[in-house]
Amino acid sequence: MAGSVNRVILIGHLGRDPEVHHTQAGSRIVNMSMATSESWRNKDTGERMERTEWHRVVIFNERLTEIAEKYLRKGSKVYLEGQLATRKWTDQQKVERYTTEVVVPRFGGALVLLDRQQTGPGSPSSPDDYGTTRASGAGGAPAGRDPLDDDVPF
Amino acid sequence: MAGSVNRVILIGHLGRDPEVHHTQAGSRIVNMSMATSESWRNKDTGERMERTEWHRVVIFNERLTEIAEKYLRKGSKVYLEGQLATRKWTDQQKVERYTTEVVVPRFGGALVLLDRQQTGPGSPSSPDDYGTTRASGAGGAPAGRDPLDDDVPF
Amino acid sequence: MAGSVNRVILIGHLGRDPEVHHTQAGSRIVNMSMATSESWRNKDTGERMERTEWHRVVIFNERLTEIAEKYLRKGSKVYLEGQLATRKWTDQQKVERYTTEVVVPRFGGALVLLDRQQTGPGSPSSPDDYGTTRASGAGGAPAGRDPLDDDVPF
Amino acid sequence: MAGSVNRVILIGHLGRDPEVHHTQAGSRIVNMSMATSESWRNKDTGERMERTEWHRVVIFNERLTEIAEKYLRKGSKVYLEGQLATRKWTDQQKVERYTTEVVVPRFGGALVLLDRQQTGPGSPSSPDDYGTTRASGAGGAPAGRDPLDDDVPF
DNA sequence: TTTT
DNA sequence: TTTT
Repeated sequence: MAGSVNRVILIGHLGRDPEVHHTQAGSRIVNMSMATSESWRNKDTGERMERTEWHRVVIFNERLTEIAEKYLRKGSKVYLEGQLATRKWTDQQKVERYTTEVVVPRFGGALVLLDRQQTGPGSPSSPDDYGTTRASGAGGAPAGRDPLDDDVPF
Repeated sequence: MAGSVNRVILIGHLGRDPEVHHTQAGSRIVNMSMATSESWRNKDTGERMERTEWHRVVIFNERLTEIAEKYLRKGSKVYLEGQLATRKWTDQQKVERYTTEVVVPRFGGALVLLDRQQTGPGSPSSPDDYGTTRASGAGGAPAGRDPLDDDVPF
Repeated sequence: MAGSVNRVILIGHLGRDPEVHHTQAGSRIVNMSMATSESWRNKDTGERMERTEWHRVVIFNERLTEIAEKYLRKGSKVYLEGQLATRKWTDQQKVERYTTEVVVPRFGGALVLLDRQQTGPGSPSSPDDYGTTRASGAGGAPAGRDPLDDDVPF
Repeated sequence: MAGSVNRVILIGHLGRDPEVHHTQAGSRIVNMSMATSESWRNKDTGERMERTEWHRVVIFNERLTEIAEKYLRKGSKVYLEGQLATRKWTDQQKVERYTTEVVVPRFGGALVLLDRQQTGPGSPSSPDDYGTTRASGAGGAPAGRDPLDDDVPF
């Protein structure tokens, strides 16, 4: 179809550590579970209500998989740009199922860290390395779309 | 959770006429099936590939349900702003299932007609009426967010 | 024109405290200066480059002006949704000038606090008040679009 | 600054043909003037009001400059993703001036044709060529972000 | 004028 | 499963 647009923008927290997988072809794929929630007050009772939405995120963009693996952990707060994709699968009872995911494609999307995540296992081992890598990776403009390694801003 | 954002932006075509439902409380709810697609060329074979994605859309915003009912038909091209919501249901085999939808909430979201849809049943009967209604409804700025009936632009 | 969309999404920091103004009609208007920046590495020299962009923000949305006044300060990190507007003015030399602003309109837009801003003059005086007000205001889903005071999420 | 986002999304019409420029380094740059507008009804008089906003657009993304040059004309309706950038210049009276533009950067942004533009001078000469080129360029998913020449969708 |  |  000509002229389609499919965009998702999320700001939320990771419900658990990102899961890193590797394809046979050698590329890294990251799966994450991300929560957004909205709260409101019940008009009648005045009670505070909250609804949490869980999003399955799959990152194909190589640079962003690297950033996700290095810097994201359970609880991390992130800004994410991706697109909707629903895939079909068959469960153990041979029933067809559908799962909708927010996909960050190989060429596109964005991922921005919105907090200072405490370093943990798998985090950069030295402050210097950490700082440098962050600066050129997650710490700049939205990774994956911007000319971080170029010499012009646009 | 504080500081969440959950946004979806789609431009695509309706796969069928919108379905209009009414709640017991009297509000109108519109369900739509919307397709987006992307195309690319296979590097090796040079073959043109295409992948179509289908989105379940649910509109709660009253003004936008009205516009959808009046002006949208199978094939209509629209711009839509909503949010992701996954709901759980139980199928006839008592198996828990999940369906993800793009929800246009009661207060928020947007819907913009991107084509001049052929008039059909339920459409305005005269060109003049059609033009006027479109102008004050779907044909202006994104309905549902903008002060179409106010006297200031912002 | 039928079918327009005009959206701006920013995540950045305030360069100074928000300025609060009041119209003759009694509504509050907030002006803010917001910085976004992107960084990249010069390919030849390996030098780290950075470009900061300054955005003039004007908030008309009543609830968001209240949140901005109460919780935002110089240095605050925020997510903001608005629209572009360029206004014409005449300087002291009678020369016509144009200024482009990011406007958060009366009915629409969004503002989300992304940090815990240190409380300062004008901030809520007690933790309890602070927490409660935040929870029902800036601390929920994007303020200004969501049914924070309703009893249904959508 | 770490963690910035600067995004603009527009749907509107071109006020005139795109202007194509070439840098000394040989890259193509396209300048466009794009209108969005919103309409509303004056509460008191019932009068229909309309406000048109003009946006200066500058495209650096090579593929998108090519599409803009080939397919866009005065009146074309487009979906555009870019970022805000304000540049300083000095007028003939030596007065410093600022102009804000919507920039589609070299690596990023998107441009989608939303109408079938009448072919004109500079357009593809045959329907076949036109169709094919459109299909692989502007007519697919948002150009500039998607793997149009790859063999996987994500 | 922010921030890292 | 996150967060406030």
